[in-house]
Amino acid sequence: MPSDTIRAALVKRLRISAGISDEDVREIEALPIAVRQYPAETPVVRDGERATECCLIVEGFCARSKTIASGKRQILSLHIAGEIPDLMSLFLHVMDHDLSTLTPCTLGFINHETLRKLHHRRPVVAEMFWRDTLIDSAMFREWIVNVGQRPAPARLAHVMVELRERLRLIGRVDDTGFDMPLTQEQIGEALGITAVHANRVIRQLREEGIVELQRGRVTVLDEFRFLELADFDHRYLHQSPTL
Amino acid sequence: MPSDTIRAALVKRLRISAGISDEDVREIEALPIAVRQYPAETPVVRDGERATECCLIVEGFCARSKTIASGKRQILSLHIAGEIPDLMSLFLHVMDHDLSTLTPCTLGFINHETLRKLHHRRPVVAEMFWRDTLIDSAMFREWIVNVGQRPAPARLAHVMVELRERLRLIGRVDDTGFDMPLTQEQIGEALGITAVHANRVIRQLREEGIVELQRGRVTVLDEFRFLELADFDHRYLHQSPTL
DNA sequence: CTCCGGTTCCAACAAAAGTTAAGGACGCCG
DNA sequence: CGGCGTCCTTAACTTTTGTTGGAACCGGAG
Repeated sequence: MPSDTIRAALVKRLRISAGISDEDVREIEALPIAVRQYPAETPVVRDGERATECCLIVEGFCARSKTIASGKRQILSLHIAGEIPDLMSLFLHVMDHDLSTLTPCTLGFINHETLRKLHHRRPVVAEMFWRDTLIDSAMFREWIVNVGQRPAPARLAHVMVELRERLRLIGRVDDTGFDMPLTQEQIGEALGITAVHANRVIRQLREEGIVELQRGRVTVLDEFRFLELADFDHRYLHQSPTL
Repeated sequence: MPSDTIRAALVKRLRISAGISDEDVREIEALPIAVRQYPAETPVVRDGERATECCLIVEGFCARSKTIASGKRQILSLHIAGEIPDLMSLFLHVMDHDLSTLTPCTLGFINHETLRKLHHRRPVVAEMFWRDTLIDSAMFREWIVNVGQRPAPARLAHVMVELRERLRLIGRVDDTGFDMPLTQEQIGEALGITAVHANRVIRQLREEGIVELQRGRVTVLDEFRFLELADFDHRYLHQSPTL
């Protein structure tokens, strides 16, 4: 796989949301990345492991999650092409959660040492990555609000809108909709509800003519009511370097 | 107020959790900090504001929160002396949440420009602060799990244990207990439940002889069952620089 | 093509949490 | 000292969500 294909979504995203310079792009293009294929539903890094490299999603969907003593699992975030979900492992060496694939994925691995050297060579790039982890953090905050305060239908709508915004940035939304390849079990784990209730909520939104979710694809039926229900304020995604 | 008193808790915390060097400590001691007093229940920085300084808690309790369209509020984290809750505003210029006092507070304000200069002068300090924002992020992840998956009594116990661990680090826990100066309304907002239900849960834990919460002070009655209920794994606090 | 496992879907019932309403404790201030 | 406001406390009732169990659907492997 050619180098620019591997980095395409990453560079596209950084250009928009971090205001990256051409020189910085060249540094990122020069980064050695080891590409590996992963099947669906496979752990990439596990809670408790000591990571020595970061994982760039080239293609596919991943999720971060934690499992509590009772065995219940909470999905913390969804991740798409161009993102580096475990950038935090650079400084928080022991993982405090799992990173796993949802769909078959193409993943690129970048050595920690390589990144650390790049940071010392170009502090501006370090700050850009720092900013990236801060946006990550902002998304966690919104996820807390979603799970803590919104009724289940609004939770689902909110996660859908967030995913759509991020997919749009890398050109993965068309007018028929966008991919959201989660099982109802996983949707439940993301929203903090059971799979049965997730099913109820999905049905309800379909019956009310708001949004349709079928075989991992989302089709919005009534854009206005969809947005209203989601109660979405795009600011927390910080998709502009001046924000 | 003498400079070392202002920075005492910060330095104490960084020494333990970030492995800071004496030279770095001197840099931090040299940082100009503007100290101001705040009454209880007062906003420090508001959602949507553009921050130009960071806030160091010298004394007192603060909380970060977000309010959704329906008017419901979710508390995202609690903060104690020695912490800089809005360090993220250095790179995410527009606030995406509120920071406010819970009790009367002594707060120190450090200019963004000052911090940025320090970062360029001493990249190691920048990395230390980066790590600090990453620990913040790890705490948000655990908060998501708490609100998303645990039953209400376990949620309360978990928040209590987390707070106790952090207070212990700065020497604010004795054998009679520790302070947790939240109203039941605020506890509800932290746990994603109503104040009425928060009251039920507090009573239940008291009646079961697990933990007592009275006038902002926590007394553990049965340490073993308390920890078991909380399902607490201290790893996510990353309180050691090698982790 | 058929079987099989994993989803999706659904209904009935149970448990947890939200809502409303109201009395009581406590501290502050005039 | 008394009144007022905030918080705590509790009960009764409603709504949401969880649990259990089972049927229908779908796609891939043999």
